[in-house]
Amino acid sequence: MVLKLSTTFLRTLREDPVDAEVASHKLLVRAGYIRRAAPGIYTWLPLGLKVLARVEAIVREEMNAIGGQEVHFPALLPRDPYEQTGRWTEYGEGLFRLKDRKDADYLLAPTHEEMFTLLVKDLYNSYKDLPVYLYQIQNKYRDEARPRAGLLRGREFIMKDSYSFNIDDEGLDEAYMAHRGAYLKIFERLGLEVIPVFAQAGAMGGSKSEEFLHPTAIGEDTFVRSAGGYAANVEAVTTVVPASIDYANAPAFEVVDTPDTPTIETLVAAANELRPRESGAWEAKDTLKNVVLAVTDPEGNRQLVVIGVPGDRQVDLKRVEATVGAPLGIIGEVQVEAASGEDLAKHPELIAGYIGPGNGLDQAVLGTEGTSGITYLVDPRVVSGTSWITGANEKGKHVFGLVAERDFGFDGTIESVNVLEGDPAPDGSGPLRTERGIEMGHIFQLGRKYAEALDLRVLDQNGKLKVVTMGSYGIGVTRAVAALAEAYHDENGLAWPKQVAPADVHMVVTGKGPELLEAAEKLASELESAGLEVILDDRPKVSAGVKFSDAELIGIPTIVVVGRGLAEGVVEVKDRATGERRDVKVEDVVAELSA
RNA sequence: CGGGAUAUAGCGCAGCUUGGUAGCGCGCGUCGUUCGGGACGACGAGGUCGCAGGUUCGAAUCCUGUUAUCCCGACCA
Repeated sequence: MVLKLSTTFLRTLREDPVDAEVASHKLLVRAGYIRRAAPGIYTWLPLGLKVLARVEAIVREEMNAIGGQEVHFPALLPRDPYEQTGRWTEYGEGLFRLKDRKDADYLLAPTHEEMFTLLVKDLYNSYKDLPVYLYQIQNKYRDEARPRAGLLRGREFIMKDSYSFNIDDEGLDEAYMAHRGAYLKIFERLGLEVIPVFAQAGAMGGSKSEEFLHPTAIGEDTFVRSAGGYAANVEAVTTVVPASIDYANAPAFEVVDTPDTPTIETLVAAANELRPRESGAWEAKDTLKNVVLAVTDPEGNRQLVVIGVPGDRQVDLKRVEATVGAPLGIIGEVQVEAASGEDLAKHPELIAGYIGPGNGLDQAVLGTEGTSGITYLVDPRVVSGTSWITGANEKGKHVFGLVAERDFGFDGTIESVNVLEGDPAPDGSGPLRTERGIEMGHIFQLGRKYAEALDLRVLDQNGKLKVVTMGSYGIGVTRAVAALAEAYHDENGLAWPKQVAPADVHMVVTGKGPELLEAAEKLASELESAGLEVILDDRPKVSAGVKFSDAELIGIPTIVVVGRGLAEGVVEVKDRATGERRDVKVEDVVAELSA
């Protein structure tokens, strides 16, 4: 059916909505694709639904192609499964919670790991049933602290989420790679550039994880990439460990009076004044900053840890939370915060601004072997033989030329700091630069976290119960629509790539006279017969100028103008994206456009 | 949760300083003219001025409280 604009539920706006900041939001509202219903919650109008359906269709085809089977869960779910995995609590305020008339707790699902796991447990119990890949395209709900940028970060959004169930790790690897391949195909077909970047699995549990980021200046995620092709989320970059340095000829360390130098900045200035270096001025990266943190384990036990990092780096507490468990031998999630004044008061040997590992191996302060007894972890850049300016554990004094291994030891190394522009890529592919991106998809090897929590086990070849291993894989479908609008627009409006456009041809009728409309309707139905979807702007009493600008705002790839040329037997065919226009004989239009 | 701003017709805004019962542009309706780049004229419909209290003869305007929304940050598969 030709979609006639005269009867389509559509109102385009001349002005940008005042609450919209990013182009995709402004244009999708102005062109009549979506309307805001509540903060971060949007209504889809007819044109918007068509785009959404086309995006979903591509996702569906590629998921089916790797053997995915589509199911559909409710968005409204009972509390119990989420209680079993701990996420009822862990999700905190991000979860929409509600009660039924009997006062029982329900939630609007933020993601469906639990339900998929339970569904498989419900129906399957043998290794012979595996592997199985299930997916759905469904609404998710997250009570974001601050929804923003229209469809890009909403509180209700459509996600394709799939889950793989395998009997062993090899199977999980296969499932993961199959999804990875499908995702690359999906984004390629959508016309959305994405970069798979290494990510930290974090709260989702599991091990291997990659995000698919669409690079754009308005992206909320920062990632790094090298010219040689390395790409990673900033939290997941591993530090390149420098080679050890031979310290046989290194000068002995020296304790220097450095009054009023409690910060790295003041210390660097003092160093250049008191002990200028011939090979160039001292910099922040020549100092060793020792940060005292308080780590709380899942049982609530609090302990202090000192992390030594080059002075030009910032310790990232989120990163420490993810990495500090292993060296401390803590299993489970830990909480990390800066040590309080109370914590420090218990350790008078730690003098704020002048903390150091100790002046010489025989005078160790930091470390389980030191006088403080506090675990001392250092950045991987602190390798044997590196020489540092650091605190001398005495107010107003620093020690210069303190050499790792010769003069101080530590209990282990830890990835704890931010990445800086220019850092080397871990795979040797060159210096890293930072970029912004939108997270379009995320794939995880969940492993057995959910299967264990919900007791999903099947019998193996030996008749023994075995915990199933899982992967979870998400694509933000709503977000993909927004990202496409973001990537494909110009100052006049949207300009969809044809595979996701709400139609193939936007036909505009200009001028008066019944023969023009009749000719347009005839041509439109011929195009439809040839398999093209047509929107026909047959609105009476609407000026040509309005129709032209609406056509450009709406952004269908091909615009056909039936007007004054008809007398000579031609219509104008215009490419929305390039602006190129040419006259085509009426009888040739179908052949040209369906080519 | 911290900081900033806003709330008046479907949309975008003015009016508030100095209180006197609401206005502009777009959009919408009718009629006429116009008809290939956001046309013109005439007439018209549409608003408890976010909400609640207070001051006042009288409140969109002043005072108090409250709610909502947007932006920046924190947070975020």
